[in-house]
Amino acid sequence: MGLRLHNTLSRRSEDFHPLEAGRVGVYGCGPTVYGPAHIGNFRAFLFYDLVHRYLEWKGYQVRFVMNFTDVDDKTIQAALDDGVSLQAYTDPWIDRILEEADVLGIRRFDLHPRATDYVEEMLELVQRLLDRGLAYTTEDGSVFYDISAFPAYGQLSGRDLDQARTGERVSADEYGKDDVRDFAVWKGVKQEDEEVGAAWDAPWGRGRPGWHLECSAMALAEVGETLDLHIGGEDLIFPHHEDEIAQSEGATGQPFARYWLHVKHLRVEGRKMSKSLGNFITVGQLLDEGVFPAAIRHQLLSSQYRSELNFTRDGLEASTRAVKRLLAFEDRIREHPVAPDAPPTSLLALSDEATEGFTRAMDDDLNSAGGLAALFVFVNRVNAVLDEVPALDPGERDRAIRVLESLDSVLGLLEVGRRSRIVDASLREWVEERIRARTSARDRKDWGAADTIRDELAERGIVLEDGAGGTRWKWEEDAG
RNA sequence: GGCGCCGUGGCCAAGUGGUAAGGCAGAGGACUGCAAAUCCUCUAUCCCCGGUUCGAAUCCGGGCGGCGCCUCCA
Repeated sequence: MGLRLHNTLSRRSEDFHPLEAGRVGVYGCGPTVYGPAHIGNFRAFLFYDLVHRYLEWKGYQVRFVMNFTDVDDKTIQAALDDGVSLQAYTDPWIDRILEEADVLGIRRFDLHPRATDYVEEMLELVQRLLDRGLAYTTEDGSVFYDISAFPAYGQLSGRDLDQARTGERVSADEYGKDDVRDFAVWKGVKQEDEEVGAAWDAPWGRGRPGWHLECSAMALAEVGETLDLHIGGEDLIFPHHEDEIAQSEGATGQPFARYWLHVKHLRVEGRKMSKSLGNFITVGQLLDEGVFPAAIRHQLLSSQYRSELNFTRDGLEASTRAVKRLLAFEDRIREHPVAPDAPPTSLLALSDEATEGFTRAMDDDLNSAGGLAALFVFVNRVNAVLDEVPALDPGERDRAIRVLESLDSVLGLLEVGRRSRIVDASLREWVEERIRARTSARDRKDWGAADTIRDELAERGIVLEDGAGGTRWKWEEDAG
């Protein structure tokens, strides 16, 4: 059984088959870079990362693009407030978001285009819409998409156009639209736009691109006329994605995206979070507080992407413990003795079961919670085996390690968790010398001396664990 | 008002017709000089009511409760 995805277009789970066998083109809507990205943004990015990793794990050749929206009302306003150019304002935010993504183990996608680098493509797109009679210009140099000319409008969000409320809270006449539901593909220039360098010449008048147009242009240019997958937050279904469809299909005559995936919003400590409410927490804040990056990753993956996720401090602690357990397990199996004549165990069967269970869960609309469960079942079972046998067959052990690595190449928990354990060589030598001294004290049953050394190490945040194979040490914050 | 989602043990979270995965926390036990780590065992009938069915957490109806989108937003 293969991958099935819940397609927003049909509101059902469908078998996933890319247009071209073996190759997948994906476009994920990135953030508007007018400030730090919050944890909610990262739920989405981390989901993109999961899609990216899982598709590759399944053997697809993936082309994955996630944009940055660096020109819109908010970025312009923010640049204006700071008295700098648009680019000078947005650059640092883009860098910061990428850095935080790195910390969480979100692998870079194939391309991270920024809207302002695609103005040429946008101009072409607008021209095509005008040529096809799908858009009209207004006196101030704006261009609007004529929704009445695109009958399929509303198919993604499932809304009845005639029912749409008109007028209220929308500055309908701001740019001189024919119909309030029409949306801007190009906005006539304003003084503020010029001040921050957010204005470009166009045949129909100087101005700047509309938000929805940006994504259409980047997706068409960098992924192709028909995307296999288009991903975004649930809030983007309407109007953003609806408008992208209208523009893209209006211009190309081809289906824009075959499968649409939408990530549910998360909550923080039980409350809704949004930029406009100002109660967002950022990854930077969490890291400053000493939160284990892998724990953030774990919590964000601990529920399926279409279900609500409540991001909490308690949850973070639970996730920290869970990840540490995984790290301890990895150490344990890697260090477990092997012997050529070791009797066979159930490791091979357990390895197969883990891979099957993981695949079953992930194939079912990317159920990362189920995937995680499959991994932990594996941990429990293998631990039990390691308790039983003093030595493993080398082939069996390697197989189990490979499965662990394989599942983690998608989940990324060990990958991120391991990073916080890097130590320099001289420190390692000193610690190991102290451990040897303690071991000889213990051999003499000089418990006083042994405990003194343990305390000495503890003062430096190092925790010792005595096991059958000798004494191991860890950083206190990494210990269980 | 329109469209939609959810309600599983103390907390988090899978499971969509065949008798409840997993994580965290808790209890008891094994191991240990002490400890840590690890392992073993234990703790749920799935918001309520009614219906369909041999059989439902899973389907249908009603109720109660939480939430999202409809406007910039992942």
